[in-house]
Amino acid sequence: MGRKNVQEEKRIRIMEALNLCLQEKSFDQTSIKDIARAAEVNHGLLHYYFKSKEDILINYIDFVILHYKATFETLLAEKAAEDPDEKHLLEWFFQTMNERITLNRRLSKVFVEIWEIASYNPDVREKVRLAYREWMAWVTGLLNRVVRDPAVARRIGTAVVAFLEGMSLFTVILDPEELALDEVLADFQKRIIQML
Amino acid sequence: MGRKNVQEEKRIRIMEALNLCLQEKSFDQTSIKDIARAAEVNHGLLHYYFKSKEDILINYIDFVILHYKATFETLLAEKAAEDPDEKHLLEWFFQTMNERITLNRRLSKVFVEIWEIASYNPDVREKVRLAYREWMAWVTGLLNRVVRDPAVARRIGTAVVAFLEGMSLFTVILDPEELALDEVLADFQKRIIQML
Amino acid sequence: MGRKNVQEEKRIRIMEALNLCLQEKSFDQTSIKDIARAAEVNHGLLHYYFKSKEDILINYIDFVILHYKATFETLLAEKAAEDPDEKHLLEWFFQTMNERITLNRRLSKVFVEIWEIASYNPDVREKVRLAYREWMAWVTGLLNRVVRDPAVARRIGTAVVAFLEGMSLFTVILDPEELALDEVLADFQKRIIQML
Amino acid sequence: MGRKNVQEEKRIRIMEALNLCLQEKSFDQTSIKDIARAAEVNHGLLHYYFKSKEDILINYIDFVILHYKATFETLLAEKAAEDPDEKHLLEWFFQTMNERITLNRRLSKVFVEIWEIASYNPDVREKVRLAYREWMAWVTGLLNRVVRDPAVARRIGTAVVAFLEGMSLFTVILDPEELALDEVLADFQKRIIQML
DNA sequence: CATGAATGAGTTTTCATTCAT
DNA sequence: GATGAATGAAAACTCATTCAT
Repeated sequence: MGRKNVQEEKRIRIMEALNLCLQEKSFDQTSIKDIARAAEVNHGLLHYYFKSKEDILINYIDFVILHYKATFETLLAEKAAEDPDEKHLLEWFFQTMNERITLNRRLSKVFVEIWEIASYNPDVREKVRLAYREWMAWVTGLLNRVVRDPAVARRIGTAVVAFLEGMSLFTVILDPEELALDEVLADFQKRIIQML
Repeated sequence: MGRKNVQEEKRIRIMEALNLCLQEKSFDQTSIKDIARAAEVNHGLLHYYFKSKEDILINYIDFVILHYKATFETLLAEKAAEDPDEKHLLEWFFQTMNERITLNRRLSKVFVEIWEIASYNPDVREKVRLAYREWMAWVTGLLNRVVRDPAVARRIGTAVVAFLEGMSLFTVILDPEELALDEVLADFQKRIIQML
Repeated sequence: MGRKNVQEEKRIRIMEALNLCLQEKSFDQTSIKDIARAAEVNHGLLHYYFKSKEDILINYIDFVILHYKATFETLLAEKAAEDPDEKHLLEWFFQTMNERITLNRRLSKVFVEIWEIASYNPDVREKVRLAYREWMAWVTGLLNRVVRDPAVARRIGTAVVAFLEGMSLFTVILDPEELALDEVLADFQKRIIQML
Repeated sequence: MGRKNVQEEKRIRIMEALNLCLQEKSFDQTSIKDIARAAEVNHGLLHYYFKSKEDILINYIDFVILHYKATFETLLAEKAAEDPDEKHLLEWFFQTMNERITLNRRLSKVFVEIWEIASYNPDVREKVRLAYREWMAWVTGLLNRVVRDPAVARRIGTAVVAFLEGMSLFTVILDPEELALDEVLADFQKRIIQML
């Protein structure tokens, strides 16, 4: 492996360390030393690989979005190989989202943090915006196969994503057991599919 | 006016100052002096009225939840005076929520911040949990008048609130114009009412 | 009772409050509000009766020295009424010192605090110096009745007071039980009397 | 020299800076910045080497006790090389104590400060307690060579240490010249040795 | 006299960042 | 590329003191 790869590997290790830290504390409350400790790397090095704490954050946002997309695309590719029909694909989509993402507390926690950062930081907001745009475009594309009107598909797609994000939030701050969030998701999925 | 009122008035002024500050920066990035400046009071005074920055936060959370509830209850009382039928009430509910809350960027921004704080702070989380419980109970109650099965009403209620929170998030971090969030809300409202 | 007496009474109450506070914390760590709370008096009033925290301290030092002297003089007057012989008086002196002062942990604690303050504050040091001068003169006077050489009496007097202050310190910071300080005092007393 | 040594050297420099500061002000009135200034290091560094002001204090107490013991042990070792008889050793002990410790105003000032801190701080008190226990055990051991009864030796040992601490106090807060403290010490020494 | 709100200087502490080794 | 000592700005918090009521 070349130099570049060693560098890249260490950068990833730092990103993963931050990911770990964000399970415990907000980004603001996480210090450079916290991240360094989690990455088992000298804290001075973080300034060698990233020019500031802000820079770590920016790279982390990209890292998360990329990781999230990669995960999703991998799952999708596996599914596509089965050449499923529309209805099947939609069902699969919901189920996968629920299990892997919406009900994944660790992931959802990171999203809540990113939302908050995006709400104050224009650069982060722009990145997040693009990710949601892609994400919604994909969902809308899926719905377009079933729904005639593309405007309707777009609206339902947006609504579905909003609903999923809301559920993600609930996974983090409410009691998923008490609310039976899995049932709510399953029920909603059925209704949406019927509705189309 | 007695001393108690002066105290209470000043405490409210501080809460409102924090509210203002949260439009610009996160709570962590907002300093005691920032809040004091916004409230046009001496920073030492904040420690006279509140025992710590954490204490300001805790009181603020209560303040926001209370304010939000009061606003909603006032609107509801006005509506109730008209003695509307079920369908009418539901329509009114959605429309009011959308205009006053979901599409209110200032308010939504505060909510995103509170979600994030709740995701790391157990005390805040508990307060937020109770607020959502009440809120969902109310929506579920409304649906129960139209839906037979109470379990179904609870699930739809939860889903509706999740959807609205997701839309609230989008109001803050996405481009409401581009996404035509008002149309998405209107469409969703129609579909839900039809579905019932 | 006239105005002056009411004022004086309150000043004394404040002095006693400080005395109480010094059982818990050092003077530096005791706030004006702590003293006010202990005196059950509004903290603003402390600045009416005393011009600063420093001023409270200066007055307190006088108060303690005076109180200590008054206590001692009362005890002495009682004893003098019995018209005791020299040996008897010496024995009484030691015993009284031990019981009332040296082994009195509350009092000793205050003395340790005053010593420390005196070691940094010249005004307090001067007051303390005068008190010790008087105190040693009295002990020396007592010894002069038994010892021929006045220089010797002075030296022994100084040594006796030093010893008692050392024992006072031990009462506060060491374990009086473990060290059997009362036995040490009794033994020392016997030896001194024999020596003379 | 390795890093460990640099660290240790700097820690010692900070301890000595505090020692210097305590000649002027009490520990409470000495700020972290005062200590940093005296040590000619950046104030932030004090928090790199010590986790809090309290931690500096705790380490300082150990430092003083250790230093004091080391000084004493060095002197003792030198003396022991001469293989002195009991009487000679006792005389030497008193003289050395007087010159090096009891009449050393700088050292005594620090002791008065430590006594006061110990009187309010249980952790410091425990450290001081142990130091006095060792110290008294050593004096008692010395006396045991001359006195038959070990209980008597213990009592005299305690009394001697109390006396010396009292004299130490006088060195700080009274006028050593006026009181001729050196004479008092010399006289006392003679009498104790005669008494045995 | 009494009250308690208000002020502002000063303190400890944290931490991103730099840089010599 | 590492390391960790050093820096300094900024934060939360405390508190003696003042003063209008």
